[in-house]
Amino acid sequence: MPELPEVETIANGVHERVRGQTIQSVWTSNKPQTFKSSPAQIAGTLTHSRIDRVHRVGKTIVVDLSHNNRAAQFLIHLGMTGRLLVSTPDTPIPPHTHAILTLSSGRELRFVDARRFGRLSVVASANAETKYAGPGQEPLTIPIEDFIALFRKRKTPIKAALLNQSLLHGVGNIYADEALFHAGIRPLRHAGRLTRAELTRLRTALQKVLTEAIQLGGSSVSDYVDADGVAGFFQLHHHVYSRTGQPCRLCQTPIKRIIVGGRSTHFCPHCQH
DNA sequence: CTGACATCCTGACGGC
DNA sequence: TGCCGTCAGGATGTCA
Repeated sequence: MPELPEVETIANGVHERVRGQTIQSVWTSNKPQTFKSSPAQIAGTLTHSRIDRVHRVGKTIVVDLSHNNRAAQFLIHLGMTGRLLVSTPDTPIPPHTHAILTLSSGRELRFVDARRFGRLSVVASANAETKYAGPGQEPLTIPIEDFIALFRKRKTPIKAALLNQSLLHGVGNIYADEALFHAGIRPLRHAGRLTRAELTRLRTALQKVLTEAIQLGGSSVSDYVDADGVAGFFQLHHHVYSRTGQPCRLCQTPIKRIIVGGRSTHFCPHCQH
């Protein structure tokens, strides 16, 4: 399940492989839910455009395009199971392929998404970022005072607040749990009641887990985009996520699992307060 | 406006 | 062994 580090790694890997290439043709599946812009709109915008850059905003992969001095952007949200593959045309097309972009290099950029929570769309304007970035802030660069202000007066559990993309971009279930563990904060604590010291620890912990995950992912980009998806990211040494009942790596207390904001949530009852 | 909750979708997994 | 039910989750929409 791609969160900020995975999306960043994928965007960087795809960038290196497709930058400067021209999209020669576009095929799309006919599954409506996948396409936030119509398939015709996407094909129209992409065909004959040159790929200038692939990067990440929040959990969205942004492909900067240009064609006859006009700029546009192709937006890819991977959802849970979305994958971007750079393949040669003779590579068998995997099940659940929803888009294939034929590139001038002869290779193909394929979007594959079994569970279909992913979304594809195009935007056409220079200041498009405001349209898709949303109000949330980037967790890796947010200043401490802004971070503290985000949670002021919030009655929701801090875990739910971390997952709220209109507050912070890119934090998903895994890194929310891991960051709370490293900050020593229980996921059900009311966001608005956390102290400055706790929020300071939380920001540091969040940046630490995200940065480390990006570094781990960086070594397996090639596996991810060329072959079968998930290799690499799950080598992550989680402390709490998906470790229900297993001993805490610090104190041996069994990790507990509860539901917060409709999401499974893992924490150490001894290390987190 | 804020927060809680259902919804989408299919593969993986556990139980019988 | 094999079938069936349950669960996972990001974003969105609905409702209180």
